[in-house]
Amino acid sequence: MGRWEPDARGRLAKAALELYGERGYEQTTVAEIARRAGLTERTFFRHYADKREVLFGGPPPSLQDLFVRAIVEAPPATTPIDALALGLDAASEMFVDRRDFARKRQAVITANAELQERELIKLASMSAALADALRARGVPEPAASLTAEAGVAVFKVGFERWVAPGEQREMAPLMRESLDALKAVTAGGQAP
Amino acid sequence: MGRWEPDARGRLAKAALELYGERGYEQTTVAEIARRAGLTERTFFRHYADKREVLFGGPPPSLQDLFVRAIVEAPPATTPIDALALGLDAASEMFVDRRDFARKRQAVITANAELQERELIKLASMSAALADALRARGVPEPAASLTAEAGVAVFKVGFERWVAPGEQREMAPLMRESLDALKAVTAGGQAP
DNA sequence: AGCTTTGATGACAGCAACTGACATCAACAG
DNA sequence: CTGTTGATGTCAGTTGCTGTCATCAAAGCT
Repeated sequence: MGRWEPDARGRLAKAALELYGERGYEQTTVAEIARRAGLTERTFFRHYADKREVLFGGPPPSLQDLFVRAIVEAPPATTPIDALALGLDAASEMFVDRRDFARKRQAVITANAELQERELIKLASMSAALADALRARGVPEPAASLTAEAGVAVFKVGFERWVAPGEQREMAPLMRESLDALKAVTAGGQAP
Repeated sequence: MGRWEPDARGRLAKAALELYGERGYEQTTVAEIARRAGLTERTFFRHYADKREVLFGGPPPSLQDLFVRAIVEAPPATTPIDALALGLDAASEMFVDRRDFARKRQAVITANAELQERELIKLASMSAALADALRARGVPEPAASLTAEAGVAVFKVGFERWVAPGEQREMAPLMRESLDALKAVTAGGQAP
């Protein structure tokens, strides 16, 4: 066997999620996480850029990758909003059988403002990537950015409904419903 | 005159904006800001919760207040999407004659990730407030949240266009155009 | 006037997040 | 067998941020 126990990164992530859950994010120091993982504080920062990243740096492929790829690979004739729907389907796939884990993680995140910031950054980055993918399909501005933002909005709302206590339905239909609700609402203006 | 120079808070904000612009956000220490304002570091943190807040804590009424108020006060028969349009108009008013300042501020913010996080939090808070206002109008979920998210998306895109270099048009028409573009895009799906 | 209270600031000590520089030593390549 | 590599340890330092107590002009009270 090696000089050190294997999977230092994974041990750090596990220790962090445990401690954040047990005592809260702010009440947990990086030194404690490292100690529980049998490592030093310095090593923590070699694997994760900061104290929050340990909750967000999962193994690839990322949600963003799946979402973007589905849009890039959509048939050329697909309208932007239908490409978005395909992306939402692809995103939903990666959460199948993960609702329990997602709920625990979300509980930690919603309990702390700093972690919510990190999540917002992730979504903003996703929006930028979606807009890029749409522009690559020939969608002009500002439609590309707006479609991307709308996609993130639908994902956010759909995800919230999916992790809500008691919710039983799968993610994909919830995403579809949310997208339809957005369509209905934006069509609701009085005609000029 | 008093024991101290007046308007400590304003002097700190001025010194911070200058230094962030001159040398960058991360390269500026709170001690330097305080020194330029003729105060101590400890006093900085009595006026602003953290190093970022100095860029975001303007005097009321806030953008969010105006936006929400317009939605709350819209005639009862107004559809959600039209209430949103009224809110965007109200928000646009507070930026009249402020484009130069907004551009400088935005340059500082877009140059630094931490500051962008803070801005995202502001927008998320706005989204929550808009959703509350819409629910108070009787809009059910998930339509309320989706309309609110759409409103923030339109504001983001419209604002970006408004501060873009060379842009001459006022904010209100840009917001209207962006809202119309979102409507067009969400109406673009193939009928089932 | 004399006394008390108040509120903004200073001074100082301390914690924890994060960084840079260098040392260590099993594993591996040759 | 030797030199290199790469993950980790060690240590010192900077900086954002907080708690605590002292200071002292201004404003109010008697």
